[in-house]
Parts: sequence; structure tokens; C-alpha cells
Amino acid sequence: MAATIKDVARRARVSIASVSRTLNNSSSVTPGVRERVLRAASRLHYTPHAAARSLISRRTHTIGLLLPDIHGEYFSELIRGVDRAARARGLHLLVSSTHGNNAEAADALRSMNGRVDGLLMMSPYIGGASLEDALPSGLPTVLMNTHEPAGIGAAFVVDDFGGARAMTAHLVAAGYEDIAHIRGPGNDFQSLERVRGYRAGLGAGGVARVIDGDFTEESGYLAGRTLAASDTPPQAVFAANDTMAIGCLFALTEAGVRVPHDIALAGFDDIPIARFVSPPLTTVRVDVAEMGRRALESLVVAIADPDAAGRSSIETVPVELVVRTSCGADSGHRTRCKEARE
Amino acid sequence: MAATIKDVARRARVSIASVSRTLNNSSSVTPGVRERVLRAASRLHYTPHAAARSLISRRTHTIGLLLPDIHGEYFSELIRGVDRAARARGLHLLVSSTHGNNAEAADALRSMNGRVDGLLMMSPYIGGASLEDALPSGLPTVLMNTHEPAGIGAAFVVDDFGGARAMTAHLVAAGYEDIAHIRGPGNDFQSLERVRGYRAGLGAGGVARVIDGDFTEESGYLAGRTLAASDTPPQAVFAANDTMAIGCLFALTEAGVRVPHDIALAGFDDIPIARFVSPPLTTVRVDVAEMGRRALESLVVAIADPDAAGRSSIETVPVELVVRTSCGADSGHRTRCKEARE
DNA sequence: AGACTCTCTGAAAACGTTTACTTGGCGCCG
DNA sequence: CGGCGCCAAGTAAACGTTTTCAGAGAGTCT
Repeated sequence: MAATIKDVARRARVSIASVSRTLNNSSSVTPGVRERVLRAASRLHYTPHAAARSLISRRTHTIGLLLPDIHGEYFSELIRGVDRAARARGLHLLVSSTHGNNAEAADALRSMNGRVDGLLMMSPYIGGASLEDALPSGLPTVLMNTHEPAGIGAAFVVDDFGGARAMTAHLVAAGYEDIAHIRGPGNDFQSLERVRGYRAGLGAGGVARVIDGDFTEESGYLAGRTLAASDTPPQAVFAANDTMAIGCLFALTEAGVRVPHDIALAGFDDIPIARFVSPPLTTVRVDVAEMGRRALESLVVAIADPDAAGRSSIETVPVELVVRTSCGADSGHRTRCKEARE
Repeated sequence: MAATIKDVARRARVSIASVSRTLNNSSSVTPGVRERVLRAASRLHYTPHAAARSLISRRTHTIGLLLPDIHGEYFSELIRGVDRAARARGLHLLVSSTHGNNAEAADALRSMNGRVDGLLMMSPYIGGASLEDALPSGLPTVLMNTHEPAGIGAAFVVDDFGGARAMTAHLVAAGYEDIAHIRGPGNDFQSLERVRGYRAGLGAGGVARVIDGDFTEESGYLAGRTLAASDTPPQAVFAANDTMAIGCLFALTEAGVRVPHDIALAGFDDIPIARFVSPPLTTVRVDVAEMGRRALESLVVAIADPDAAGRSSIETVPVELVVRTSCGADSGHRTRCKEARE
């Protein structure tokens, strides 16, 4: 149906090689030929066939983005960051989400062979088959938020430990003594790091109180209800992500517990909603879009320089404590409006 | 680097044809051959090269998703809906965002030739080059939220007109007489439809009061400030999307105007945040994820049946009025908590 | 026992490009 | 005036698959 290079060549009365050369201006062609080719190409609405082109040139100008799930603002932000960087470099984005386990990820990964020039992968799962041997060999890869030794390529990991420790320390400094932590799923690397940071932040004297969650609002809600009904409710709650913090907030509000007056609350991620709940949520800001951008740039250099570049480097993405009113250590209304407007 | 079908054939001591047949179980092969091929393939970590495969088979198992911008929750939801449907059918997703104009979209579109089996496109822009002739001819396409006559293929459009009319009528019924509308950009089809719905909802007696905006929170904020400072502030404000409504809400709050007591407020889209602002925002719910799913399904049938199926059908995606407290016509707190938990 | 049919396997063409190599024409220099 | 190089254009190979076609071998029927 669609016109091929042969059709253009025939119409322009030249060889297909000349058409290719003209269109890629790889080598000089006579103005006359050039003119005819261009005219014929536009007449026929010719567009090169990407598959054929990448078969021979071994370049797809596409990079694969493998995510655990596309749900929620966290990933939306990440996609956005990656997309902007990719489009600035003329690259396409093949997005794939793997609901859950590594086996599924390995599958998705396999089917990307010959489809992408490189891979951007976020795989916080622990256990199960390692992804390393599922990777089409030689495919440049950049990992995000993974525990795997970065034998595969460069990696970017959010400073989950540091952020959680800083937040916990902040709560301790604010005078809270009994600080509960709603953790994420046990097979998630980031979740574990945050628990570790929480314990570190408590310090030697502190006693840890960890409640299970799974990063969903529902689990935060349940945890909040449990805590509110407890004989010994904590003075503060630090949820491993904002989504759970918000679920918890609703459970507490529903139970008549005032935040932060009765129980202080803090989250992690600084998703856009965090500013808008009431009271505004104290949290740890993670610039995921920026992480996406950096990861893509890193991938681009890895692709350009197959094996020499940044092999096995792990880079930590810094985080930032964002103190709002939900933790009770803030001046209140003004900050909220200012932030909301930024 | 990576193993090819030839390597597998050599190792299994069979022809490449047998390897291909075994791997696609297209035709019966002897158990012995099958066994050898499978063993060789797994030994070599063989993965078929997607480009080569799609060059000959004319199937990429990938569909292109072209969006105006990936920013915000609206698109995040859409991507999610499409992704789920796609992965259920074993399809990949090539995502591309076109910041702005149709020319850029045409460009992105052209480069998808040979990369995708079909196209899912959301292009609300009006004016500029039509996309129709930029389309690689014969590529099945499904449009979303577009004004273009769907000569290209099937189309799904949100009932912007109906939603805006219903919302305006609701405000009128609630007793407001002076209802302002913060509109979206002038080159956006949905924006225009919503203005049209607003006017229709006002009815014969109503007098329209339209303020310019561009769908961003910033523009909503500015509009809100203007309105608050006006000599004759309106009794109600209907913003063309939630993002602007939230911007407006902050401007009003900042100016000391109480919502809904002094001025009622309503938005459009029901983005997740809408439930969490205070007061919770009355809005029009659009199930974008569902629209994405339906659009993809429709595209799948169009791909399966090249030209017979649903050519030029336009389907309207229904919307739903969601009354919360910001419009002053609700019972208040209970609804909020209930909704937030759902 | 010979021919016919059926099944499995291999050889080779095709998909639409890019690119190394070849050819031919022309200008320049000796 | 003839050979030498240079440049533009064409020819063909290659990329890694799928698929058509043909051939070989075995089994069956007459």
C-alpha cells in the first residue's frame, strides 16, 4: 500500500541508492537528482519503513521504558521526565508496565529485542529470577530504584534511606517519641530502604513500631484505623509513601483524630496531591521527572559508546525534606498557599 | 552480538526454516527436531529480532499513542487505560507527545510508519495542517477528542458539550444567576465545546461571562484573582477544567473569598485531586481510562479488518455530574469522606 | 511391486532499507 | 593528445526473519 523507496526511485528515474543518499544526505548528489528525488518523494507521500531501516542500520531510535506499574502520579511524572528528554533527542519511547513479578518483566524484556536501542528499567522487586540473564545480551541498560548489583549498567537510585532517616530524625527533633512507620511491601527494595532509614532515624534510644502496608491508599487507611483504635496510639505516623499517608489521614480524620494536633503525620514522595490535602502533608520530595531525565541521558551515552562508558556506576538521586503542617512543626497557612502557587 | 536464527539452526543441525516453524509452531515438526531446536534456542538465549520479523510479517504488535502532552493526571489515566487493554492483547505501546501544534504531530506521526500496526491519536487542536494527509496511508487510526471529520477512522469524543451544559444547568438550578466561565485555549476543540455547553446551559435568559484561560493552574489563578477583585463578582464560577478550578480556588481563598459561601465553584474532568481540595470540587467526571480502553479495542478490530470495520464512526463518551461541596448544593462532609474512600 | 499420497525438511525468495563496491564520464596534468 | 584520478550514480549484498515451493522419504493401496 504505502510507497516504498523503489516507487520513489522509479518515479524519479534514479536508483534506489540515490534516493537513500538524498534522503539521508549521506553523500553528495547532483542538484538535479536531488530535486527529482525530493519531488517524487513528496508526491508519493513517501515515508521510510522504520523496521526495514532499523534492520540494516541496527538503530531503532527507540528506547524501552519498563515500569512496575503505570498507576499513579509517581509514574506519570517519571514518564513525563523521560519523554521530554527523549523527544529532545529525537528518540521514541516504548512503554511497558509489568504488573508485579520479575518473570513477567523478563518476558516483556525479551520481546524488546530488536525494538529498542536501550532500556530504561525500574524494577524494585526482590527475589525471583534475576533479570540479568533475561536481557538480550549487549543491550545498553540503565536501572532505576533497584537493588540489583549494577553489573548490567548504570543505575540511579533514590536516596530512600537518607530521606527516611531525615524525616524520622525531624519527627524526633520535633519532640515525638512514639513514631510508627507504615511500611511498603516486603519484596520492594525501596520499601526496605525506607524502613532501614526509619530505624536509623530513630537513633539508639528509639523503639521501632512498624505496621505492614503495600503502598496503596487502602492499606494506609487500614493502618490508620488500627492505629487510631490502638490502646497506645503513637504520637506520630511516618508512612512509606504519600498515598498511604493520605489513606491514613482519612482513617484518622474519620476516627475523630486531629492531625497534627493528636497525631502527627508524614509521607514520602511529594506527589502533587500532597500539597492539597488538609492539612498539607509533610513529606520527602523526590524529583522523579529529573531522575527520569538523568537516567535517559545516561542511557544515551551508554548507547553511543557501547561498553566503555559508565559501566556499573550507581548514582544516588538526592531527596529533600518538605515540611508542611501535617507534622505539627510548621507555621501553617502561609506555606501552604505559597507552595500551592509555585 | 545476539544470537540469530542462523546460529540456532547451525547448533541444532537443522535449517532456519525448521527453527522458525518450531518457534512459531506454524506447522508440525518432528519431536526430535523440535527438541533440538528448543534446546539450542535456550542455550543461546535466542530472541527473535523484532525488526526483521515485522519487516516480513508486516505486523509490529505495537500501537502508537499520540498525545498532546503527557502532563498531568488526565493523560496519566488515559495511558493507564490504554496500556492495560494493550497488554491484555499482547501489544506494545509507543508513546509520543506532541507539545503543541499539528505540524509537530504530523512529524511524529510520519516517523511511526513501519513501527506500529495502528494509531491512537488525541488531537484537539484546531487549525494548521490537517493530519489526514500526514498519515501513512492505510494505517488504521482511532481518534480521540478531535473535531476532525472522522474520515480517517473511528473516533471517540468526550461529551464536553453535554457535560458543560449539565453543569451550568445545575448551577442555574441551584439559584445562581451570574455564572462566569473560565474557558480553555481557543484552538482546542474540547475547550470550544465546553464554552458552547456553558452557553446552552445558561438558557435563553442567562448572560454569558467568559474569561480566557489555557487549562493551566496558573491561568485559573489569574482568572480567580480578577474575579475576586471585580466590582461585580459573579455568584458562581465554572472552570473548563479542574486544574484551572483549583488555581481559581486558591486565588479566591487568598483573597478572602469563601467557597462556596461567597462564590460557588465547579470544574471539569474529575481528576483525582478534585476530591481532596477543600472544599471538595464539584465537577464533571470523565472516565478517561475507560475511553482509552474502548478506543484501543476499537483500533484492534480496525487492524484485524483493514477497511470494512467501523469506518468513520463517531462515538460519544458519556460524562457524569459529580456534585461535591464547592458548588454549595451538597450536604457536605459525609459525601467527601465516602468518596475519598471509594 | 509400482505408483500415489502424505508429511517433514530444506532451499530460496521476499520484505525495504543502507552501504560497499563497481562503473562510467569528465577534467586535469604531463 | 592520452592516461590518471575523481566524483556521481548504479548494482548488489546484507540485515534476520517468514513463507512458498520443491524434494525426499515413508507408508499405503491396487
